[in-house]
Amino acid sequence: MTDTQTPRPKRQDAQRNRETILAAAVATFSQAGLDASLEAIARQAGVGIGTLYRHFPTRETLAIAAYQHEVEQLCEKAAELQRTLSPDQALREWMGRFVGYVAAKRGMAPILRTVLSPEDEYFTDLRAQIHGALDSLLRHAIQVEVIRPDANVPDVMQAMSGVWLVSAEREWRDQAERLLDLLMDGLRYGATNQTTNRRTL
Amino acid sequence: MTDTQTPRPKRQDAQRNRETILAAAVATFSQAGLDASLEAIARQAGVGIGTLYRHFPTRETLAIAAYQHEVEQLCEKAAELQRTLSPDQALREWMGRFVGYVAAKRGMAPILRTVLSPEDEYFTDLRAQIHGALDSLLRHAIQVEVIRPDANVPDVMQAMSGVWLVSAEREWRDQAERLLDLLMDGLRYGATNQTTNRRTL
DNA sequence: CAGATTAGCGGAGGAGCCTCCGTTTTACAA
DNA sequence: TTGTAAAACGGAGGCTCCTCCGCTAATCTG
Repeated sequence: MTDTQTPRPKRQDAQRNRETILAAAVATFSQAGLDASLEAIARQAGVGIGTLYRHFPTRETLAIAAYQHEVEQLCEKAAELQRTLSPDQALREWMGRFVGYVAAKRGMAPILRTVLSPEDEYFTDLRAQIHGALDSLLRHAIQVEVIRPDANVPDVMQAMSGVWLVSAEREWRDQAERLLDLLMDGLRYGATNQTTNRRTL
Repeated sequence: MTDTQTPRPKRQDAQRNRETILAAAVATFSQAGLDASLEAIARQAGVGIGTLYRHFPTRETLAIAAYQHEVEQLCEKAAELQRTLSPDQALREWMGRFVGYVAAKRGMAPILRTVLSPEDEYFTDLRAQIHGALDSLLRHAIQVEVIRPDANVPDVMQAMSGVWLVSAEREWRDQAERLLDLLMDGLRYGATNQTTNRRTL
């Protein structure tokens, strides 16, 4: 029971291929965006398209595998922000960074949408990680009563995905910031200690 | 200058084809969802795929043409709600209906996303119509000071599209309602007359 | 080391998207 | 009516997605 180790180590060629594909994916995605042709990636990796699909059954799995590290870093950032900022500032700042990150990767929005959908069994771990980061931020802010006590992770997450939809447009930055502020105010509404850092109004 | 009439009436076969395609589209979309195969629609209409694309250059144009009437009705509903409800209730109710409508049409969300994007020249009219409806609702609510004075159409529209993203999921209704309430509270935040009809909290 | 057992490979193939362009049809004029 | 230019047609073709399955070769067993 203790060994999560021996469910047969993968065959070496498989392991090798997986890494070749991943490398090709990172290269291609960063150059052509996340909607690049998967066949092109397979070609560049020198494997058949079937092989690519066996390793990464959907575009999302491949994209996330390519960027997993960065998303993890984003989650870790939450803890750091909590140490250095007030609870509501930390929350606002983290959301801003998350949205900014998604915006920076052209095509990331729909992929993250799939990843975050609770329907999909495949991404449970990653989802839990993101969930954890946001949960911690929300709890702190609720504890000091700067946001409403019924704020919850799924709703805020969903609201955030609404925000990064906008990031496809030119001139998105301002609107995205306004929307995040609007969201923050929605979260603050009814809280005991109403502190605001809104720019508008 | 007065005659908007004579920029050459379309050829009859073209007119006929347009209508045949539209009928096939309504039938197919309502049965298979808005992501149905366009080639299937062309086939069902008995025209070549080229003909379909000439009449409706994108999936969005076809889908909107098929549902234009219903969207217009939705916009007209805004005026009616304004007569029968208080300004904030009217706003909230209209948003709820809009989201509900989008949710009812599987696949409508991404299409409306394109339609509402200011980038696209094609849908200027329809966009103006929706914009007008929402604008009226917001103005009234601002006037009686139940929502913040800096609330604006593009932001609220964008926030709404965030909400109807959720409608793809099962059990979306509750979350959608919560998100709309959250949005309403964000809009109320800082308003002079704070009236709430939140269910939670 | 030979033989058997699979995990893994890879590409053919069906389906859809969209464009391009040679052919057909229509409307209008002579 | 007949001729003709322009409008409209339609499908072939290039591309991508994704699945399926016969083949290959890595690993295991005796």
